[in-house]
Amino acid sequence: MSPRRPERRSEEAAQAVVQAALELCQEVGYGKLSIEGIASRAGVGKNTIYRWWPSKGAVLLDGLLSAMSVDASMADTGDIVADLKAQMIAAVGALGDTPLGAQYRALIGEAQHNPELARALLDRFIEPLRTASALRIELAQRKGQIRSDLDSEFLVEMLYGPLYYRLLLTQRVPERARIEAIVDTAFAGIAPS
Amino acid sequence: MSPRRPERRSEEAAQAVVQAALELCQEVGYGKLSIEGIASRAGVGKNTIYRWWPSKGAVLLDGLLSAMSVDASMADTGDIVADLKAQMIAAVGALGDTPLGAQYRALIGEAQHNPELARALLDRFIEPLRTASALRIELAQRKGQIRSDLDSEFLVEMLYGPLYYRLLLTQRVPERARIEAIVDTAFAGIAPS
Amino acid sequence: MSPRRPERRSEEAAQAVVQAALELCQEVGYGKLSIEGIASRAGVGKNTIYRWWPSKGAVLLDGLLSAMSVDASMADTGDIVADLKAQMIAAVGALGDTPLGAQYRALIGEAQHNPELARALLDRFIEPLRTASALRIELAQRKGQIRSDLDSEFLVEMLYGPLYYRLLLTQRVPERARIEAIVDTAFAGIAPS
Amino acid sequence: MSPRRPERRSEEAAQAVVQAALELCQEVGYGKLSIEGIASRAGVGKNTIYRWWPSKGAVLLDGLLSAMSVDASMADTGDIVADLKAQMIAAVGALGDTPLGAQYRALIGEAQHNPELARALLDRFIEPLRTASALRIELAQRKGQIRSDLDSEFLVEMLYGPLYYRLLLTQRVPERARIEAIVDTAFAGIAPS
DNA sequence: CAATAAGCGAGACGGTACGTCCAGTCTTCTT
DNA sequence: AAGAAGACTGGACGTACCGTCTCGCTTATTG
Repeated sequence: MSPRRPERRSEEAAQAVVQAALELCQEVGYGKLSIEGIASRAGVGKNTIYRWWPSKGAVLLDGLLSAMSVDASMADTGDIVADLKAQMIAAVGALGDTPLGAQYRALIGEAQHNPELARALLDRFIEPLRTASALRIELAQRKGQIRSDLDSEFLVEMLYGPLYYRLLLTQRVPERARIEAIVDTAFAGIAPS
Repeated sequence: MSPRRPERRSEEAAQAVVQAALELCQEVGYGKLSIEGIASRAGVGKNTIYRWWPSKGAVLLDGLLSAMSVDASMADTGDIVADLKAQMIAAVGALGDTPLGAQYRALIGEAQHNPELARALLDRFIEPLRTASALRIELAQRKGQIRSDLDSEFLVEMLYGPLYYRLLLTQRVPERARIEAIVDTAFAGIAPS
Repeated sequence: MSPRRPERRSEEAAQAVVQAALELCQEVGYGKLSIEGIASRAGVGKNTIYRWWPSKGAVLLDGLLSAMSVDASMADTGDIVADLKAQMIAAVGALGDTPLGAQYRALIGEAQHNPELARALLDRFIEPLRTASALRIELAQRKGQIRSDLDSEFLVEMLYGPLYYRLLLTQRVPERARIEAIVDTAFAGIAPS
Repeated sequence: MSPRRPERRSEEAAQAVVQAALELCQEVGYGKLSIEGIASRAGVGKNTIYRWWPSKGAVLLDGLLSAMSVDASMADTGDIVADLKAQMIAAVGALGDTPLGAQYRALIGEAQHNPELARALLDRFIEPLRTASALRIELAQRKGQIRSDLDSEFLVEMLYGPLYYRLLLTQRVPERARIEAIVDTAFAGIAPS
């Protein structure tokens, strides 16, 4: 009845592949990362990679997920502004100027012309983060800390957009003060007082 | 003394290359775009491409620039909110759901792991747009239409960030109403009134 | 002490393998014949093949033997010339322009660089035929129908050599008249009368 | 007008390929000979091989031809029997128990299921030898040294057939005396005197 | 006004990696 | 306890491009 995808037999092979991909990507960069290289580094046949992943990007996405052990939940201290700042600072700390960050950016880049990868990236990484933030925002809206006439997803984009602009377009990492300014400005608005 | 970059002899060859790159990219997608393919389509020797461009991305960037005939200037009707909305709507119209938009996104993507291309893209495309917007914003600040305690570049990021978030992360194109909401919300702030 | 070759448990599996090999070889040709293909066609695990045969050639040799149900005995009508002609015509009929012939030729070909297969082919197919012919020839020698100063194996080679020359080098099949000419000429000699 | 096959640019590459193929074939055997191996040994890209040869067999055929610098002409001392014996002994000396002989046999073997190679082998190696022998035989026929009621090609097969039988089927090399016996017997016939 | 250099098309070259197929071994589950 | 199923490492396949390199040919100064 079910498609009967066979069980992944060799879990250690899978881990070796993902690990090798992460290492190699840091050593030679995403552009020169090759499935042959991953296979050889992992001591694995190429087929084993092709059996379980559709592209090198997919392997790297698995690597990203395992390395991040992504904590989608967002703190709730009662202070939405502080919570947002903390979350954004943490995110930039993890995915900013780090090897992992470079891989994340490369994945977003590859996704621009690889719809399959785009889907996977969205479903398994970006959406969970979006949702976590959106939920926290909705809570704040119910508490009257944020305008409640705005869609929570829209608010996520308003807040995180400036972060990604920096990350992807100028490839510089916003420092702490700038992140705090983003949140403060988003709350206060840019119209003259 | 100087590297003696020779004059570009064959202007028509250059145009054929750029044109072929644009066409091919639309036909087969950025991922399958190859310099061999461009050369063959353009009826040009591979060397002619390597002589003038460092990578396929650079060719495509030239194509993007020529196709956009980028108008960096930003209208000034006196109403900064209207001008920003108009500019953003126009930008999304040109670079959103169009073939050119796909190429632009692919270039941003490639730039994530190709510093040389990142530099060129920034200098020749993104910065001019940023600057144009920044100048218009500074004018508005001087007129008291925008808070003047904020850096204009920062303001650009606050306004355009949400646009790029949609474009690059969810790969959906913000429709007109959403763009207007972005500007309005940026001005008004998201704090409860 | 002995290698303990286990009993062949599944006789039907063995037959399915051999049958599948024959069919596949006719369909895709010896060069593209693979053990994987045979196993899958036969509905058999690859191991089952590796357990009983050392190479795809060995499987095919079994197929050849079973398909020929090789009749090593040679008719004895009393007329050695007629008997030789009949035997050679029959052989060419079976192994000449037929699917089975193509497989036989492929096996001889493979044997040129596969000593193990060469040995098996010789022992189980070629030698029995040689011996049958040699025995019939010795009988004829005793009856005074053939020179008795020549070794019977040598005579087999003199008679069958021209047949195989055609078969293996020019890959054309000698027709009936030519076969008869071979025998007649071998008897009469090529010296001018 | 003509198909314009481009001139072979790098003659040294071609020679390196053929040389590497000969060496490797002797070292690892025809069965384990691979185009990758040849390319790597020759210090050549795989494409360079695929550009000029359709299969590893074709490379080896070139090697065989160059190593043999095939002398198709056949001596004419006036004594056809002696000439035939000399030619056959020489042929067996070159292609019998030698590395080159193993390659020749492997090529004949491969040709059994590779029609393209079969054609090339026939045209460039076997036919020239056949023709040389046939011409010499026709001369002898005109001199009355051989029955003239028989086709010269047929005679070639009668004489060389027993040689190839040994070579290809039993993979033993006929020694000098046996070769002489073949010729003598072919002339005298096997009918009792 | 030759000659002489440069750019040009074409495409061969040594390479790297692709994605596929198969070899031969090993493991798991079924009968 | 043998067999089917098929995952595993590994090697080679034949293809596509990479970026470099000759080739002749055309063109455009420049001695």
